[in-house]
Amino acid sequence: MKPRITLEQWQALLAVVDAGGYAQAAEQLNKSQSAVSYAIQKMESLLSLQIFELAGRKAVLTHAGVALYRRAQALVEEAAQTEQLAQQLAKGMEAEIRLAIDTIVPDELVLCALATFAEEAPLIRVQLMETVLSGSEKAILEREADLVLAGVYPSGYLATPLLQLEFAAVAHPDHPLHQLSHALSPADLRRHRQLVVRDSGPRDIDAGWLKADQRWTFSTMDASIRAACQGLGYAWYPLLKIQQPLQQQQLQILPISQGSARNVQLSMVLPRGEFCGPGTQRLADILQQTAQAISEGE
Amino acid sequence: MKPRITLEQWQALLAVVDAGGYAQAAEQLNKSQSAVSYAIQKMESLLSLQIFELAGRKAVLTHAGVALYRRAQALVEEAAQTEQLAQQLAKGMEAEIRLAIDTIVPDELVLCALATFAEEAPLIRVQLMETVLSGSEKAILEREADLVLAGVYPSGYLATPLLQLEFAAVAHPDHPLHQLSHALSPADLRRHRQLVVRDSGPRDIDAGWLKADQRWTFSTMDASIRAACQGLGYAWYPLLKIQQPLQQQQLQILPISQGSARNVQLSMVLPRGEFCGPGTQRLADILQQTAQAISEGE
DNA sequence: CGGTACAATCAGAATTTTAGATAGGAACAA
DNA sequence: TTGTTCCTATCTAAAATTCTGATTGTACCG
Repeated sequence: MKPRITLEQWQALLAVVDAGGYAQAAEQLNKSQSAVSYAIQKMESLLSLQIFELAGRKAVLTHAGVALYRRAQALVEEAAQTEQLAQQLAKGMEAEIRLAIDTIVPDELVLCALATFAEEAPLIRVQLMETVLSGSEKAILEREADLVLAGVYPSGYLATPLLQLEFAAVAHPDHPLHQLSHALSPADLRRHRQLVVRDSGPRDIDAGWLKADQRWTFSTMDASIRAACQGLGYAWYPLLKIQQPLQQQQLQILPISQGSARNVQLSMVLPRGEFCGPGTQRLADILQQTAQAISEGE
Repeated sequence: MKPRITLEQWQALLAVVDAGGYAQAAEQLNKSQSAVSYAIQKMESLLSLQIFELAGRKAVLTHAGVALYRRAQALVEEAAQTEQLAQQLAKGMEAEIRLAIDTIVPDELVLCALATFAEEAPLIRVQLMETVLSGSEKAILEREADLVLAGVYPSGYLATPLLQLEFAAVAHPDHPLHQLSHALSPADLRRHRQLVVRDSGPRDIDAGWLKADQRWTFSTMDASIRAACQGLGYAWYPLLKIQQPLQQQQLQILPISQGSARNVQLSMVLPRGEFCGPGTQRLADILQQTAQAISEGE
């Protein structure tokens, strides 16, 4: 069915109710009183339904009118929002931002930043894709995302440093590696099962770093962490990603001989450089601020 | 902000996209091609935003146009729905149905019936209120509900029998009453704590039936059932309400000497008789059918 | 190079909406 | 009661908008 009632008519309905009468509504709408009267009457005749009735000399909503009023509110609101979106698009704002987030990135950073961004620009869709290692590079090189957060990135791109992510090797407290009394050497590690995250890029790339004899691969870091908590092996994780399991004693940091931590510089890359829209630019700013807040808060 | 784009203009946008061009859209809308062209142009100039661009001799959506198209779909859809609601209201359909449900009524009945009703009339709001004993009567007498499901009701009202609800006295299997080897007399019951549901009507009414020396009262039957499952006392419940605890051995039927079950006729009352709207009438029909299905399914 | 399908544009016509004036009814005060 | 005020309904002419039909200018197709 095609709507035959104009948005202006619905607006008139709202105005009459909110202003408390036809006359006041007319003023609010910068129309004459007869125009408002006409609009309502036309609506009523189109619907063959009485919306207002006269109680004394005031117009009050009928029972049906109340129901329609609520709907009309939502309808006009949505129309306004749509136009607002259009205004933003007209200013060059993007309709959608594609965000590629490497699995090492702490959720806290992304969620806080997106929450802030959503308040400023609720109309811009955000498309998240989780990537791993070379998957992030692919997102940059092939323009699959407008904004990429990752640890490694192809050279030649403008990258903004965000956070210094501390990595640590961890295992369940009952894991055999924790029973050894000395600091662990690479050889110790090699004798146990390592949990790694599968590269989301082309399959034959292996950015794999230590070569453990046994390794299990997971497609997401979260799955891998859950496995580690079950004691299924040891693994390297960014500390920010495993604060909860560490506190709950489900995981414990392994004492590695050459320093128990590795650092990775988490960077933000704008694959199209300065050609990105103002929305992407703004989101990038917010991400940077959020990252700073997080690193200062620790 | 007040919307300045007409619904018709949004519809034009949809039509052009869906039909695949201005000319075809014109046909679909029963307008001339120039009218469609005019509508789109006006919209574009109001928003100072290009929505279509010419690829060869075809009009295709710009990037921004795609985003607006999605919104426009939702918007027009909502407008159509609102008018549909108005149509129903015009036919005398109510905007809202108030339903008073006694706490003895099995959820199954209400939920199934409402599910069916919601499919037919998704635009009618349903307001549920849970009542107890004289609370149900009050809902009828004072027109607080359009439809009442209860076991007892004031005389003089049109009541439709729905279900025969079987009541049984139950207690946790470990309850002392289950340890007695003989059939239970009223005197046996009186020596133990009874769990009852508080009357939701005026406080001084006591439709209380057996007089147990000790009794705990609950404001909802669900709370009472949970208490009984904990072994806090015995109580009378409709069997349909406690099938789950019975199966899980949390409750067990007490062997009462004069028959272990009582029956209550669950009835449906239309407080305003035939003056109710078609929606209420329809819901009543559905409830009746659902009740029949339930009683046959057992 | 026609022929055709499509969108932009224009002028006048048709339709819709508006303002302003007026009338009638209800509230209110004296 | 009466007069006054406030409000909505209705009417007419004017204003604004939207529509049609014809025309033009392109791009595609053979």
